[in-house]
Amino acid sequence: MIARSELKRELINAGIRPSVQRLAIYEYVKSHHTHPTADVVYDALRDELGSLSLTTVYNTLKLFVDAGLVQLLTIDDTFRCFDGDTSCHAHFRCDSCGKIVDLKIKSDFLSMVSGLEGFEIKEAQLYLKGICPICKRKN
Amino acid sequence: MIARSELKRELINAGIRPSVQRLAIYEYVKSHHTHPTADVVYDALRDELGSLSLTTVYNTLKLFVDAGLVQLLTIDDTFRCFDGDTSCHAHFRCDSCGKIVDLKIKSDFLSMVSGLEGFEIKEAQLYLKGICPICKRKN
DNA sequence: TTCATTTCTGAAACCATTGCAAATATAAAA
DNA sequence: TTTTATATTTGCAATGGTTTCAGAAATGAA
Repeated sequence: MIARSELKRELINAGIRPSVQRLAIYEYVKSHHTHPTADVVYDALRDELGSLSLTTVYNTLKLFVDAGLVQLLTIDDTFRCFDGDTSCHAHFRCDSCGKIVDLKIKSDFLSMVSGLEGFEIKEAQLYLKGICPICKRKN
Repeated sequence: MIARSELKRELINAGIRPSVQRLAIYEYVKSHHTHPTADVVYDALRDELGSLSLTTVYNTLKLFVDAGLVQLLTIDDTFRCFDGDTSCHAHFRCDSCGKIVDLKIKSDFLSMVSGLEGFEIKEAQLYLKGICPICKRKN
């Protein structure tokens, strides 16, 4: 759990004015590592904030992604979800239960890719899909 | 270029009846390595086939993906595109020109991921984004 | 041929996401 | 403090790629 004052500072450092809504949304994605969709964040915060618009959630998360504070995941092709953890890691999506899990990955994994000369890499996403251990045991 | 008869056999082996439309769509994605969207395939084949529905293209591509004959790429979160090459390779998307490029990758790159015990991996996608050599030279 | 099954089609529905313009809040200036 | 300008939020409507639907056509089996 990160202190609100620290989160506030991060937003300001990124040039983002820390409004009540923005700070609440930022705190949510930084403290919940559940890869929520915009809709999940909206449902979780609308009571706490009294009033909140789904549009604001979409706009704010996009703002965070553009600023590099949050990752956008497109591992599921039917919706977008967000990850407050911007460190280097892979994602696994279970075909059975839909859960998205973080996986550790060696920081130099790009050495496995050849033909990158002349390319400027800004972002790398490794998506794995299959059956998670829990669902596998059930079958 | 693969012979039609060979493509036909592949469809039958996968349990898919090779209708005129399916064979044409399959031939297109197997011979064009341009990562087309359903719409691009539709535009390319509607003249050749006389009549063709966009719905048929969507249904057919989904059928191929489910059968493992074609890959679905979600590297661009605003649309889906397809890749007839199902061998192990990575994809790069240029932020500037939008082009999607194939990149070679070592077949054992999953060894870079830890904590996979108990997981059954059915699919792996490595997406890289940034600026391609051509766009970089222009700036 | 006849019947059952599969496939194809266009139109309509779906739904996550975005655009818009008004309302509100915040900061700066007077 | 009050005024003014700017930034942010809001609700609703619209967008657009994708999926669904029911009927029509084609295919295969008997």
